[in-house]
Amino acid sequence: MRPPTIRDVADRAGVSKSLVSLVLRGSDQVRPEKRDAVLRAVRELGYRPNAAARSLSERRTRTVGVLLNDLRNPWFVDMLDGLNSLLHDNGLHMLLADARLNRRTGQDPAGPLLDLRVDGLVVVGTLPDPAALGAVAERIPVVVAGAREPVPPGVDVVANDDEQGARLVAEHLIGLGHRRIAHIAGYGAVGELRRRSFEATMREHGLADEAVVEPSDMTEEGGYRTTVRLLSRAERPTAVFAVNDIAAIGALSAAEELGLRIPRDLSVVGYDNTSIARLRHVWLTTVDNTSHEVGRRAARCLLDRFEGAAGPGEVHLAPPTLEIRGSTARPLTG
Amino acid sequence: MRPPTIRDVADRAGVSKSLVSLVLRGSDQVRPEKRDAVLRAVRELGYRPNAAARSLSERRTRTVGVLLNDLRNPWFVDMLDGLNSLLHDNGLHMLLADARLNRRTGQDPAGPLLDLRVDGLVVVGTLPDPAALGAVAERIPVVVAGAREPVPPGVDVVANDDEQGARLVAEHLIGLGHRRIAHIAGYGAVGELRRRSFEATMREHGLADEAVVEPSDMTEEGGYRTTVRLLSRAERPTAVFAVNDIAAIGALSAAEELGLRIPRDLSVVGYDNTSIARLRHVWLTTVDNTSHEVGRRAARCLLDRFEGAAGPGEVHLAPPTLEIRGSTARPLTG
DNA sequence: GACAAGTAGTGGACCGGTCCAAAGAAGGGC
DNA sequence: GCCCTTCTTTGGACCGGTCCACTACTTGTC
Repeated sequence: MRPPTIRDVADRAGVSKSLVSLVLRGSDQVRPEKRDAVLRAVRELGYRPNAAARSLSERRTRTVGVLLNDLRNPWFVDMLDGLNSLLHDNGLHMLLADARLNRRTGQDPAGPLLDLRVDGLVVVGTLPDPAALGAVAERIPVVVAGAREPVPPGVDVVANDDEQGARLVAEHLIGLGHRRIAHIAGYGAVGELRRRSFEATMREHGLADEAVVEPSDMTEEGGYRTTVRLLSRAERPTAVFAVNDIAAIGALSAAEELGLRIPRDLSVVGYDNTSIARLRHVWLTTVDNTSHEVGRRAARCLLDRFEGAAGPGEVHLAPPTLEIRGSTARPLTG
Repeated sequence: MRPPTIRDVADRAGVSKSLVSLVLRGSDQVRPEKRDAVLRAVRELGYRPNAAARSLSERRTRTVGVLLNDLRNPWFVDMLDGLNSLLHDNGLHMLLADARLNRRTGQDPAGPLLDLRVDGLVVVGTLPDPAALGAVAERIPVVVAGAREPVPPGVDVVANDDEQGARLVAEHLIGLGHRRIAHIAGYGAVGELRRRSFEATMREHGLADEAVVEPSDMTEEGGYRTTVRLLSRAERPTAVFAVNDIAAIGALSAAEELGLRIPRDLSVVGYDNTSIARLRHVWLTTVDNTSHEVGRRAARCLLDRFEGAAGPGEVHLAPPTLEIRGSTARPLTG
């Protein structure tokens, strides 16, 4: 009662297994009647090729591994969608692995993917061990999506343009008439890029002295606490730009708790355009990091490398867009 | 420059590949010096066993496939965590596939998993084609997690006890003093179970006539519209029990828009205890469906079946708990 | 010292595919 | 009718592991 093999199909169709293989791989060197006999046998037996046997023989798996550092990050899903659409069109499959789930073992989270001999690897978000990644990159194409940290040589990077995103936010708020604008900053390369670009844009508009930057841990709780701190300053800001949506949600609660109305008394902007920002209960102005497009470009990178494209790793930045919703407005004058 | 094989290791260590295989699988029938020689060669070459070759020969993959219908559902992640913890302890791996991502092709979403010859299958949420699932279940153990629809014979079901969850909510609200309680109902088996149990509990407390049930599509927008309808009735309910957190969020916006304060003027309860309900900006009283536990039990089911447990499919229900937060309170008297 | 009972290590069949070299069949030209 | 091409089809080596049957070497026993 084991799954049928290619030999079972061959016997049933009265041909050799080589011919079955030819038919299944779409050769046009097969007489129609034989082809039909094979296809009928396949159907009748419910035959499915064994992927292990195939990849062992072909020495490729037509599969790319995707290493996520935390499935909870909502923007991953759009990214995966973009990634998958392009891969799928090229006959490739995706294999997902969650680094967080496997972390407890202390092993290389990409280990299982490598054992499966994926043809390429997409690392989403913060990378695990950079040294290990460099070793992997010597064997198969590796793309880092959504992180801006330095990567080992030969590794491509695809992300949204954080500097442009932060600039869009600052200019939006300045354009609305805000002058004293606070930034709830984050950590890591992404946090730094957004903060620097925010500061640079404020400076360009002669508002260097009006820019207030407070660090946070990029969580809701952190956004809350930072905002409480910001709003209890003598010169209260009229707008807050949070490093991400989650921290922005914390900012909303803090403002609410202090009796401020959004956006009348305080404008709040997030980053990432997560599904939470889209809730009408939240309706947060935020930066869309075009994660779908990031996914597509990551796939493009891999496909190019499969085609033999050599060269050092490149950094591809997708332009983000500003999603204006209900949490920003002109400041109260006076 | 291809990855080293077991033969490369054997040559380097000066032994046969059979011995390398023995060492790697932890046999104690090997002399220590040979074992060390093999392990050293493995380390020096950076050898990793080829999973395809191994599973082809062993005729098992030590891998279970997980078919998700939408990665965006936040409760999946906790479920996966519970699932993975138990599987991992038993030397099994998880392979994730998103039915929604592969749906465009119109093929069986479990196809790639079957080609990879997973040893077992976990279907999370709404099942795809029940007939196809039945065919799969004849070959490998199949568990449905988080859905309550009827399943083909031989398939196990693990879910939270929706009837008990709805009862907890109704009793909590009744205990607070609410009498006129509305339910934003959902569809499918889960929606029906929750609604029926809500109605039954109301009846048991002599409140059959105070129970108001309105259907919804289980989205935020649906929850919003349904709540607007509910709150514009002559006899306005003092509490709303939504079929899930998302619809509850919609209810919150509707109440807010109509100038009602939560929980002073209206109590709202959700279901699922998603991360959104935990946001302090939302702080929703909700039912925790113990998805981590559901995942663990699903893994337990599979492991038992691997051990050879026969018998028809069983339904395992995990007891949910009520997570009381800030969206429920005693009703205003008078 | 012969024989039994381990212990340690090896060769090779096998898993289920792909693909190449070569065989067989069919058609064309003379 | 024969030889040459071209089109179909086939057997079998191979991918990288596992595992069984078997050999070679110890050790123990009487």
